[in-house]
Amino acid sequence: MELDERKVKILKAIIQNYQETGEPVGSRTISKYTDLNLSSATIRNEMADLEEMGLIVQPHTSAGRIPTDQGYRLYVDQLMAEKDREVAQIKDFMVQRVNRLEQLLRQIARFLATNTNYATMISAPSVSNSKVKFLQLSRMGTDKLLVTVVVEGNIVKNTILDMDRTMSDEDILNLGFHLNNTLNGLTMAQINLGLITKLKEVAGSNADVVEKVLEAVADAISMEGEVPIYTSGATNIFKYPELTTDDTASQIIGTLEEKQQLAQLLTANLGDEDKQGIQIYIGNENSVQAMKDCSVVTATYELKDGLQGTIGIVGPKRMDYDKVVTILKNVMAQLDTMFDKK
Amino acid sequence: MELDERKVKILKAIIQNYQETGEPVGSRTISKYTDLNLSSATIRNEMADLEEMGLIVQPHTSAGRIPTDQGYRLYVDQLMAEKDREVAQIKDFMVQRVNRLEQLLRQIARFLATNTNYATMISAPSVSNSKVKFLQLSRMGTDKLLVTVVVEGNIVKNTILDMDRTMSDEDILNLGFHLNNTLNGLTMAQINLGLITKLKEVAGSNADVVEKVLEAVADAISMEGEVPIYTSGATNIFKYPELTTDDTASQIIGTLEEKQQLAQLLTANLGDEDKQGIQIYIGNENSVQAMKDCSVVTATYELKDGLQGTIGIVGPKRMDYDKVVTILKNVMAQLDTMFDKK
DNA sequence: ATTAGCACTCGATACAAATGAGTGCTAACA
DNA sequence: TGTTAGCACTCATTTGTATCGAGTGCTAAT
Repeated sequence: MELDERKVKILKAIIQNYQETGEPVGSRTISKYTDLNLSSATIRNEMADLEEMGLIVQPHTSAGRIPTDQGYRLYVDQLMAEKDREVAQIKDFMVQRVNRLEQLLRQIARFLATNTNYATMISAPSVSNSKVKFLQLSRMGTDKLLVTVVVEGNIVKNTILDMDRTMSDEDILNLGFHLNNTLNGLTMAQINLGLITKLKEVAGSNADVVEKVLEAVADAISMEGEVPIYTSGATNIFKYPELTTDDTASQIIGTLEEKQQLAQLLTANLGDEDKQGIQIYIGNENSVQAMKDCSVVTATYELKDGLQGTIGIVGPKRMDYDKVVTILKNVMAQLDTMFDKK
Repeated sequence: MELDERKVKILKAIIQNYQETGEPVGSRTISKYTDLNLSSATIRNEMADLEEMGLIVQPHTSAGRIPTDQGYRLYVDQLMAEKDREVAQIKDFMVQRVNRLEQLLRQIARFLATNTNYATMISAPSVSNSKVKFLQLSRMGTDKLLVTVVVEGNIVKNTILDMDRTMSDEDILNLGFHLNNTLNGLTMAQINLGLITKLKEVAGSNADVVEKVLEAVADAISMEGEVPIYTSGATNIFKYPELTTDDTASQIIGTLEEKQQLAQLLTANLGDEDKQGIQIYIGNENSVQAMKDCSVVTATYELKDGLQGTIGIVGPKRMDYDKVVTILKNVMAQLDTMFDKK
C-alpha cells in the first residue's frame, strides 16, 4: 500500500481535527473540513486504507477514527511545518529582572503551562560534568567547619562539618589554600584516588578532615543526583477527558508531584549529543509508565559553561505538537539571549 | 434544646460511621452500631433534634444524615479522646540518618501522606527572627565577591556580587572581619540605619560594597518571604468521592502544586503564641478558597533557636481527626528528640 | 419515654427503546 | 477506473420508564 499525497492530507486532517475536539473523527467531517472536495464515501475508502496501514484506528465499530501512536509519529516526523506565531508574547514575559535561577525556572514552567494548557516540568541545570571553581573553608564556633564550594555556572553549595577536634586557624587557612589550589578547575572524574592520597599526606594529622571536605566537594559536584525539578499546570490534565478516566489522571499528577521519576525522563538525554534540542515521545515511547497515555515533548537548554537542563511538556497524545515545539523553541531562544547578554 | 449525653453519643456514632463509609448514615445503622440498645425510631427522633440544632443534615429527603461543619467542630472541640496507637511504626521511620533538612522534610511529608491517606504539606523552618551567626567574604576571580551568611539554625545562604572595581585581598579580609564582628548575633531588626552608616564610614571607599553585602545579609535573613513548601500525596484526594466531583479535586491539587497560597495558611499562626500546637480548620474555616470543602489540620514544629515551620494535613471534612492529631503529635515528639539530641 | 408500624419520598439501579454518528458495500456514473 | 450516492447495518449514547430500597416522619400502642 502506498502513502500518496491525498492519504497524507487526510491523515493530517484527522489528526488536527482530533486534536481540537478530542472526539473520534468521521468521514463526513473530513469531507467537509478539508479543501479536497471529496465525498464522505471516498474518504471512507481512504480511511480504510490508512487503518490497514496502522496509522489510524476505530475505538469501536460505528465510531470515527483516531490516530495511532504510529500515525502521530509520522505526523511529527514529516508533516510538522513550524509556525512562527506565539513569538510576540514570549518576548514580553520576564521583563522584571530575575536574579535567582530558581525563580526563573519556576516562571518559565508557569508560563509554558498557562500558554500551552499542558502540564510542564523543568529540571534545574545539572552540574554533573562541571568543574570546581572555588573552595573556601571557614571555622564556625570551636568545632564546626563551613565548606563552601562554587562550581562552574556559579552554583554554590555549603556543608557544615563537625570536626572531631579543634584545628588551629592557621591550619584551616593553609588547608583551604592548598585544597583550593589543587582542586581548582578539576572535574569529579579528575579527582582520583592518587590525588586524594596525596592531599591527605600533605594534610598530615588533618587527613580525616580532608576526607570529609572531599566528600562535601563530591556532594556539591554530583548533587547526589538530586536535580531539582519544578512543575506547573499539573491540573491542566483535567482538560483532556481521555486522561481523566479511571485513575490515569491520578497517576500522572502523582508522578508530577513526586518528581522522582521525572528526573529520569528529563536527564536521560543530557549527555547525548544527538538528542539535543527537541525530542518527542508519543505514548509508550517515554519511559515513565504512568504517562503511557500521554505524549511528552522535551527540550534541552544550556546556560553557559555547559550547564544543561531540560524542559518537558506533558499532554494528551493529541497534543498540538506544532504549537508546543514552536513555543519551546522560542523560550530556548529567549534563554540563550538572556544568558549571552549577561 | 439541650444536648444531653445520649445525643452526643449518637452524634459521635454518626461522625465515626460517616468517616468510615463516606455515605450518609441512617437511623437503623446507628441503632445496631452502638451499644445504646435503642430502636431506629428513637434514633430518628433524636436525629431530628440534632438536625434542628444544626449539627447534622440530610443531603436530600430519604437519605441518612451527615455531620455539618458545626457538628464536626463540636466533635473536634469536645469529644476527641486521643488514642495512643500508631506510635510503634513512627519510631522506626527515619533510621537512616538524614543530614539535609530538605530531605528530612520531604520524608516527613511522604510518611504522613502514606500513613494518613490525606494530602500533606510542610513548610520549611522560617528564619524571620533569626540571628546572624557567621559571615564570610571571599573573592572569586577578579571582580566577584562571594558572600556566605549563616544564620541561626545553620541555614546557609550565598550571594555572588559583582564588584564595580577590584578590592585588594587585604581589604576584603578586613571588611569581612569587621562585618562579622559587628553583625554577629544581631537580628534583622537590630541592623538599623545608625549601624549601617557606621559600617560604611569604617569601610571608607568601599562603602558601596558594604551596601551590597548588607543587602545580601538582609536577603538571607528574611528569605524574601519565600518559605519553601513540600507537598506529598496530593492524589490521595481522589480517594474521597465527595472531593472528586466537579473541579474541586482539580482546584485542591492545583493549590497544592502552586504552593503560593499554602504559605499563607501554614505561616499564619507562626508568631502567635496561643495558636501553637495543633489547629483544626473545618470547611470554610480555613482561608484558602479552593479548600472550602476540606478540613485542614496544622501543627507548628520548632527546631532549636526558635526556627519554626508548620505541617498541614488536607483531607475531606470527614477525616479521621483523631488519628491525624495523634500521628501529628507523635511526629512532633520525634522531631523534638531528633533535634534535642543533636 | 419508647417502639412498632406504615405511608411516603426520592436517589439509585435496571432495562428497553429511540437516536444518530459512522461504517462497509454495492451499484451507478463520468 | 476513480468517484459518489444510497442503503443496510453496527453500536455507543441518550432518553424514558418502572422498580427497588434505604431512610424518614408521623401516629398509635405499650
